[in-house]
Amino acid sequence: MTPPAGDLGLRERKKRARTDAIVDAAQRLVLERGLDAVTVEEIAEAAQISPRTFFNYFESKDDAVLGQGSLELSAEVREAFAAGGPTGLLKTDVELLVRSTLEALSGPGHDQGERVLEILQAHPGLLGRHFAWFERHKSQVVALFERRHEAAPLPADPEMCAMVVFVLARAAMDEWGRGDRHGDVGDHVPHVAEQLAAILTA
Amino acid sequence: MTPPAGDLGLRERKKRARTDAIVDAAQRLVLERGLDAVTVEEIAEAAQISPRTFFNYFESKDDAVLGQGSLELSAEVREAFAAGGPTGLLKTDVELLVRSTLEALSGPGHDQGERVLEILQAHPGLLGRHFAWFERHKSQVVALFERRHEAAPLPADPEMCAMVVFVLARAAMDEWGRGDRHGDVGDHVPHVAEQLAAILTA
DNA sequence: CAGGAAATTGCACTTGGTGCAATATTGCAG
DNA sequence: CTGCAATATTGCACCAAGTGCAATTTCCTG
Repeated sequence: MTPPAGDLGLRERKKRARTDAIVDAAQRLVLERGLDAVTVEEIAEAAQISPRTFFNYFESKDDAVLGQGSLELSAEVREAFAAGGPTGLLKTDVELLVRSTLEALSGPGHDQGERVLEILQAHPGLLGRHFAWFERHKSQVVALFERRHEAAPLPADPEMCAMVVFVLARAAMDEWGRGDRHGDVGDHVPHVAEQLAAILTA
Repeated sequence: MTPPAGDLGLRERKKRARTDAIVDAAQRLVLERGLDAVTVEEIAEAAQISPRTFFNYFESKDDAVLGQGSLELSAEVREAFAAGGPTGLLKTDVELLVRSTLEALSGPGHDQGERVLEILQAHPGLLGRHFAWFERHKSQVVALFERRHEAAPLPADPEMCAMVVFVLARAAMDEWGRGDRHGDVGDHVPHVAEQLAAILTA
């Protein structure tokens, strides 16, 4: 009945390959020529599919460029956080959650998450879509905080907490982008968290 | 040379009237039928202009619906803030700045800023544009903080500060929307500021 | 009122995106 | 291996957003 969990059918494998091909083509072309100078038709051609099929995989050109499939935080990360962990200190745990989010955002298996950051830097307009993506996945993060609330009461609304996660992610990206862009984006999280706190308590 | 500052020429008055008419028509229609069921053509017709002229006033349909012309903080507010005021306490001053932003966002003279909130509630997708709008005006807010930094050193990056302004505005809107929607949106600012601080210092 | 600046408009065109029906591909049972 | 059902791809027609350009109209000013 259920196919051997380890090895997916040909169908599924092709689907993933295509998705990857689309994202890869989209990002490559946009980095080369700029967002507006690339059409869906060209991306589709580069990914060896018809333009119509492109829209079977992504809702919009922007989504493809950002490689925004879904927010896939690993089960471990989610469970640990919901249970009140990993450290038990809200601030610290939130920072860790943000790091995980940033990694997930860079793409599941891809190692070139930096491309997304680079594109975002060059096309601030895409941030709109990026926010929309967040909006779409906000409920997941909110749910996470709601569950954690059972384990250990939160000092703020779950919605607010989710927003903080997002803001820290965005701020870390910004700072990484403003700086020399060396190292991991996630390493900026503690610093931006400090800064935000400083403003609100000054 | 410069026309009498008090009374603007017919040209300017018409311009404003048209802008208002467009926003009004756009919001009214969208509230009635939903965002996707309203075309620019219809908005233009309702506002008594040609579709082409519509795009002389707004860059996009979404902008018109949100009434997003420009962020017009009054000169007094800006100057006071840049000079290190009005209270001298960063946290308090930021909260006041957020209130002003929320008012500006609701439209200069219009009293129906609530319509925007209502529309945002019904069409979360528009939040993307809303963020884009913020992105466009971020530099203004950043500049404000940079100037203030001269008067009194800030505990954080100007970019980060600007982000806080935006986040607080958004959070206040959210909370207002989640609640009974009575009273002024700005009244929620202190509370959300508290919550954010609580999360980051827990 | 004449003439120039600025705004409005029509028109043609590109692109993003969707619905639908035909076709091809894959999975699977016998 | 074969045929059948499920699923995916594609072509095609179509709508709506948005832009560039040139013609025309409206406003302002001397």
